[in-house]
Amino acid sequence: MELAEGKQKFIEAWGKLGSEWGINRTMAQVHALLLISPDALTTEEIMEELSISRGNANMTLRDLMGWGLIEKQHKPGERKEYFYADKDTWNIARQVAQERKKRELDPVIKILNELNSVEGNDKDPAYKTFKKSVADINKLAKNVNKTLDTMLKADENWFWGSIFKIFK
Amino acid sequence: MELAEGKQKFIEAWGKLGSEWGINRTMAQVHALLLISPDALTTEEIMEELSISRGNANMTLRDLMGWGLIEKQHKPGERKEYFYADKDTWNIARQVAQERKKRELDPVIKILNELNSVEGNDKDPAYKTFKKSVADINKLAKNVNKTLDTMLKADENWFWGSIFKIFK
DNA sequence: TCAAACTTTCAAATATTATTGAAAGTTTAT
DNA sequence: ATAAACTTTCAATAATATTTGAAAGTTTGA
Repeated sequence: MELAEGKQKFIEAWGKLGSEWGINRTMAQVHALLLISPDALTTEEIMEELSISRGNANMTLRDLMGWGLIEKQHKPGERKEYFYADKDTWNIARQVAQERKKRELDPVIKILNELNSVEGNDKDPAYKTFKKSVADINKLAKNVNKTLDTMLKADENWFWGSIFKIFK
Repeated sequence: MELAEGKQKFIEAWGKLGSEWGINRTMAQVHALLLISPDALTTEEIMEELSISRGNANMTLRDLMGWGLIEKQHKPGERKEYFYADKDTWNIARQVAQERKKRELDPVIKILNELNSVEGNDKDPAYKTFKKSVADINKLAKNVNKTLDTMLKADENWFWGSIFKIFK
């Protein structure tokens, strides 16, 4: 396979995966493009390569910076801004995990805790089932939470090494 | 807090979480409703409770069955179909993990493997960066894949027990 | 066989989300 | 101070996803 074709496929695949995970397709594609690019790229180049508008490129790049996945770079003597992606896959995974935890898991855990204050009659099946489901999900959420916290602090080799030691 | 209010909040929260994860909000809400319901419900009751149309309810219930999260139930002497959700949180997590793995991770791993056949000159930085990124992501994807496979087979207590043993 | 009870389908309508592009804003060099 | 180079904003538009509801389909019992 040619490099050009491979790039296309990679950008496409990353974009699709992103959209399945609630991440805007363009954002995932820009990230893919920067991931496989050895040098930092300008907004202009990104617009060109992916055929997207200036506004879209600008917003997307801003979002990606917000996720901590790319950074601005300035070249001496140039006014243009260049963007480059962190190429360390483990960092990327951690960054994404951290953002999603903050935006999604944490709020859910908060609500689940609030739901502990629901009062009712223990003889009432509706109440009992509600309580049980909330408690069970709470437990699962907290386990996930704890595991993510560990992952966020961990070194890649240690993390997978530990996982596979038990999972064989 | 009153049970009715708690139910509302729970359904809302589950719906929001679902939509952040690329799962249709209604689908997550129907699942939430069935999760906290002690008895199986009819399409009619679900439509009523969530104010959704018959068509929507029908499609959503079909999807949820496709994900293995709910099942049809028939009551003797009745023509109506009742639906009930598996209440075991660990099963739910596994079911979701399995479906998403199948639909999303597996295809990506397939493409990443195809991208190994990209040919190029080792002196070319574009080629080198591409190769490296693809290889790194491939490695991560395979680790995740392996961990999910273990989880899919595992018993809940064993799984978390093992995780926390190493993660303290 | 018929009709009531129930379920499924799907084209059209609605709602949501993403994208464009031109205008406004900013920075820098002279 | 000004103009060129560059970035940001955002209302309008386009694309996508979801929902509706009425019609068609199915099953059951008399």
